[in-house]
Amino acid sequence: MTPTNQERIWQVIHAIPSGKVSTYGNVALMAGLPRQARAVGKCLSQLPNASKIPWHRVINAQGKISFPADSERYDKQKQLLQDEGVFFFNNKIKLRVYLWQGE
DNA sequence: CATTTGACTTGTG
DNA sequence: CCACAAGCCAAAT
Repeated sequence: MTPTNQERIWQVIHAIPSGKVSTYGNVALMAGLPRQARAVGKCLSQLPNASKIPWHRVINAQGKISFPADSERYDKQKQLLQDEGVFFFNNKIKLRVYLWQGE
């Protein structure tokens, strides 16, 4: 079959282990789509509510959530991450510790 | 087909 | 650390 970019992205995100995170750019790269960080974001924006994709494990390159810190989505993602053992330090994630770049 | 948009990234000051 | 600009590229309008 002909896997769409979106499917590759899903697969990569799905491969992110619990307790780890990855950046949009990194996901794009691992999906074989260099410089398509935005496309990754767009995909996630279209994900249904009940999607099984661990979208919360995808953050931006600054180690922060790509939502305004006062939005609902922000809190939601932060909560999910903390539930998996990813803790925040001053609203930022330590990529040094949690960034997942493959096995 | 031209323009805008966006859950991005990196560099500069 | 924060603000702004430029780069980048697919999908939507």
